[in-house]
Amino acid sequence: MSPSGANPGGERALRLVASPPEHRAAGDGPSAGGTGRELEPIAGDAPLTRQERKQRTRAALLEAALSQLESRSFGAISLREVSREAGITPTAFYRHFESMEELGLVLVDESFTSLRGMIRAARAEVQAPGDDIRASAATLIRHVGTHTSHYRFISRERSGGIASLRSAIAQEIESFSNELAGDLRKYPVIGELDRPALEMVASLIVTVMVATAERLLDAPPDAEAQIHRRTEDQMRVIVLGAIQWHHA
Amino acid sequence: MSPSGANPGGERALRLVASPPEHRAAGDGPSAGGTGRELEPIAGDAPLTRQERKQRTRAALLEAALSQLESRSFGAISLREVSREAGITPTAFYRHFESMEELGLVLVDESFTSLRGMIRAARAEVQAPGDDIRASAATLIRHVGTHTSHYRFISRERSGGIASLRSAIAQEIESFSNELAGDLRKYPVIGELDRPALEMVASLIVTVMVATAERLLDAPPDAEAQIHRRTEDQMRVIVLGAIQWHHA
DNA sequence: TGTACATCAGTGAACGCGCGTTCACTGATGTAC
DNA sequence: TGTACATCAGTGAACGCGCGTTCACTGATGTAC
Repeated sequence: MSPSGANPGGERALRLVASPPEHRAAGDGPSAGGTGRELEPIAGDAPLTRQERKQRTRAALLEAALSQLESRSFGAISLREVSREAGITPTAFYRHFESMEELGLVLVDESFTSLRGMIRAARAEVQAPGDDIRASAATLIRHVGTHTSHYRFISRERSGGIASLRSAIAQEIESFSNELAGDLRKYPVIGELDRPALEMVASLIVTVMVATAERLLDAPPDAEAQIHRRTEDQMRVIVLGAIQWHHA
Repeated sequence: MSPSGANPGGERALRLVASPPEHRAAGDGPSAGGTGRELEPIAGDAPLTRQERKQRTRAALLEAALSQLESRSFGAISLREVSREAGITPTAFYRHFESMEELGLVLVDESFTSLRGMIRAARAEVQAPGDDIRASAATLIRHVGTHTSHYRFISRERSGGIASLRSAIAQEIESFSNELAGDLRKYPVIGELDRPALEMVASLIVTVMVATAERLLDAPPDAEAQIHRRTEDQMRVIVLGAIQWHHA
């Protein structure tokens, strides 16, 4: 950091300038095609600012991590491989995140921000009173389809090996469940349940939603319709049960 | 393998016989206390046969893997560390398993054999008609308490990074769910549902059981009573809903 | 608009480490006679 | 019961590899004047 500091290896550092660097071994440096991210402007646009470039690299790192989560858990992916896929050297990773764990926490945040957007969409899709279950199930299933890698990440790390991710995810899910409990207030019979009962029912619905998302991630595409139907039916069973619960 | 084969390093192999081997660096070799497994007879018993010793080492490897799964996912634990904790060299690992993956599949099998034992116990605990839900919840929660590491393993790898484990677990859970669908036949109103409906309800119950087990694994001990209560309530909601479903 | 300086995203070499796997081996246990 | 040989669980050295992290650096972008 200090320019006046000792430099014991300074001359040596220049020796191998021409040797092929590790992260370009397969010709996949930035803007070289292959699996690397494309960081250049798309069609002769104005040159990007430093800030914009940095943001793109950061996004490429997050995307690279998600793509590696297709086949491994977060605890098994490496900083070097993520950097390589994003098209930077491992050293540059630290310009964006302090550690892989910090990157993971950003992914949790991104995922749930997107999920909250989905909830708003679900509310908008309700076309008539009583249409809520149909609309919720359809929206959830569509959202998993369009945000597969985020859902895979959450599914993997919800019970995964990294405590900080696990607890961040658990907290997000719980707050989602509590919101849902509040929403249930608006419904005719169920809305009259006391708060603990509402929370119990909300957590049951969320459990089904999580299970549905996880099922979709591993299922072949032609199983989607069956999963969709079953999810709707299970939600209806819960609602019927909750109504009886109130009468009990 | 062939005794007549070349032996280019044969003399060298004896050179360092007295140097401290890696896996005993902290004095934790077999029968040296510490975190190593105890492989010796407990109180001057008859000497063990070769087969018995081998079985003990194998069990120590499985137990070591489970213990490492407390803090990481299966994809992140290493053959060397498991061997070290079991008190053998990494080389000897291969006398017991072809790979870590094979060891993982044995753990899946072990876990579900134990789970099937639990189901039998649950049936035995039903003390009166209508007591089923209470008995099931109590048995499940007790079993998670006494087989924590197996449940943690299943919870982690159910959505984890290793495809073969994931699909082995999914298969076991599905067959459990199908059995439960059959069992539901015996119940008064619900038993009259058609097979697809029974499967839908069974899968909902299993989803709640899985969620309960996973909740127990991460929760502080004083949250157990609350989880227990909620699990019972959620199962009752499902049963009430399923009865209404039949009437619809 | 031009120039001098500051900033900072990304580089490339180097390090020590733990990994999975191979190999030839040892020596206690087991077996055949 | 004693002896010679076979079996095989476990050993220890060695290998090449990818890892996370450090360091001094480069050179394009940004800013002050």
